Amino acid sequence: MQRKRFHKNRLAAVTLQDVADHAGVSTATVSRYLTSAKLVREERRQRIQQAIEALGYIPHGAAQALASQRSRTIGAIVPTLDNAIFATGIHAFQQRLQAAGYTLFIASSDYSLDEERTQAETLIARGVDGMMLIGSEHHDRLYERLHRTKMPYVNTWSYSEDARHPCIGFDNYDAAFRQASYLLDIGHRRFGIISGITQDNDRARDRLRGILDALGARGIAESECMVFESPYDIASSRQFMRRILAADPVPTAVACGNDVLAYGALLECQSCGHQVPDDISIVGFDDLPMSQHIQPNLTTMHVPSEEMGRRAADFLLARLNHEIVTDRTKLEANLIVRKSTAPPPMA
Amino acid sequence: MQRKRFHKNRLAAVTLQDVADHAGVSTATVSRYLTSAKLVREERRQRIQQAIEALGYIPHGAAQALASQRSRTIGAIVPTLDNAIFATGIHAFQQRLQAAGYTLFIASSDYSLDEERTQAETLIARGVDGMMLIGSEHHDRLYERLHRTKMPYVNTWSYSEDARHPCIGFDNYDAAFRQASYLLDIGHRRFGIISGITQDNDRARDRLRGILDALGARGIAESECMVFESPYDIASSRQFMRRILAADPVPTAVACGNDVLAYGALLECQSCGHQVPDDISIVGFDDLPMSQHIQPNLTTMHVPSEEMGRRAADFLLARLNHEIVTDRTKLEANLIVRKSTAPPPMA
DNA sequence: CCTGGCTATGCAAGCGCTTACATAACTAGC
DNA sequence: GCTAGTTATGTAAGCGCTTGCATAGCCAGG
Repeated sequence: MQRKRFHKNRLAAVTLQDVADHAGVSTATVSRYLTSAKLVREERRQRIQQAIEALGYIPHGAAQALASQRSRTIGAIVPTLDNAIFATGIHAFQQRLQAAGYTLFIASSDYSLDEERTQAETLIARGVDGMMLIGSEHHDRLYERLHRTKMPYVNTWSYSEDARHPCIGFDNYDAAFRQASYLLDIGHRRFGIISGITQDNDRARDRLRGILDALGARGIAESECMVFESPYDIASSRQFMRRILAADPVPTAVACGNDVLAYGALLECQSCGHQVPDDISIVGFDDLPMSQHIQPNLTTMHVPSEEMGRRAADFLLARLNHEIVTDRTKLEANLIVRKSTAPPPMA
Repeated sequence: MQRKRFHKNRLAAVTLQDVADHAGVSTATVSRYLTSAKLVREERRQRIQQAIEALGYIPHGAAQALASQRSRTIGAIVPTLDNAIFATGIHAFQQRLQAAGYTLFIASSDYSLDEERTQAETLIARGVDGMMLIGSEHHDRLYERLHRTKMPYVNTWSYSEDARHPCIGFDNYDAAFRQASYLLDIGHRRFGIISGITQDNDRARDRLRGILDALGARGIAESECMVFESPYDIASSRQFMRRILAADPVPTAVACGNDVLAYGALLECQSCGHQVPDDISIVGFDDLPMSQHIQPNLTTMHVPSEEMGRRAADFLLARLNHEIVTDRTKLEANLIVRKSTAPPPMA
């Protein structure tokens, strides 16, 4: 006796069973055809392929995931989507995953570790097979869960010798140290710093620390500098730049935590009539596409975002295939000297 | 007799059964607690909640999706992630969905309708409950599949009176018409146009058409204008601007298909020594955050991207709740006159 | 104290797949 | 032509949930 239909209002989606019936084989054979066609005899492959096309069959991902215990899905959590910073890296990451038959889930954390953890749990609930994170500072309970569930994951955009977690990135501290050293090398002694907000953001923190240590190493104390932490938008950055320009004496160089902050600094200078780089030098960090075009072209640290994305994908894919991979990959950030920096004006 | 474990290497994930055992109730009760707590008696709610926390239970999304026939997941396909254009809209879209307990899947199509269709099938396979698309031109088979599966979907970033599909957006043709009309109004007669690539892109096509029709309406033929289709990046745009500047006579105004193209035009003028807006006026489209800061501030069409994202989410959520909603929502794009436009120089 | 009408639970089927195991269909080898 | 060894298929259990239905628990009214 037929049981009453459990789901009353189901959509009449095409199922494996339909394909199997249409092709006159069992569901097992169709399933095998789908996962590794070589297991099925040639003559049947064609019948199955025809049935799939005739019916417009699309596999039911949830059912596959449930039965096979993997979803062929990867999650990535970035601090923000509102900004080009991570777009390049994520794009490369996605391209690579897609080529390997994986789909990417993107979530954003708004630069909050709590939010990041919440998003991560959502991704885990959605059954991702692996996870990419930005930076190395994450909620303890997130790390704990990642380990408990044995989920492959990788931190990007940061690197350190003694990292206790898989990472693919560059040393933010070191890069920022070099960024500031360059300004010192060309003669600057009075500095303004527009850092990103360091709360919940190890990259911003490392960069700020790197700059301050570089200055300290040349005898310039933190107390001598004007240091601001600014949200990553032009309007905020301009506001802080205005305060830097109001100082007496005005700093001759401003190091910024990223390019967006540098754009703000640059534009504020221009609208206040300060010449860059004649009166004041500005250096950014990230090397966004705009930086080589903005007037004057921005001197900045180039960050290998594309390579980070690509390698992060390779890393996770290798882990998922149980291949052995190095846990830490160090990439380089390079200073690109353009037109926004020059020796300080003669006093 | 115990059957041999089917999945040999399963992770010891915490299941509903574990929670139920721990709390001394049935899985049905825990499930009900999770979906609508009010169905469960107070005293048990606490025991269940405690069990969930003690065990660190995270629901298995695939299993939920399979059993309930909905995934609480929405898909969005944007042309690109490499660009800030859609970031704002998507961000608003996501915020709204998240508040309603939905997760967003983002895919990108690289401005290709074929790729968009492929991505869409992936999203459908992943079991999304609804879908947001950009523009109104999509692969026939995509539309067909959307209808066949009765999937709620909405087109954004475009609107027309006679649209045959749900849409929330503005009229690109009309907006571009106004964009060009403004230039005409302030006296321009010689135009350059840097459009986006119109292939597979109805927005770009509508905008170009709008500009040309506005000019045509005032007696300026397409053949009198320099029209280029450029990829959406600064370097490409600069290249075309260089050709426009090499013309004789040089156009006095350049209308761009989006702000990135306008930035390229602007920067190329600057590096070639043409004054904007004194020698040449430039107008953009989109009103990216940068536009109000770049020097000179860019005159552009403001696009209600945030509102589109928000409303698209509301629309889909309403559809998923079987509420009645209007299929077409028209929003306005407004011209923001800033400093990159002025009457043409006296000849 | 019993009945009727709630509401709160439990039971167990089934969502659409994958895959271990059994079985059938072919080879070769002698 | 028969058996051993492949290889190709079928069978059916089970992945972790949700939910229709049956049942138990509870309260008010008589």
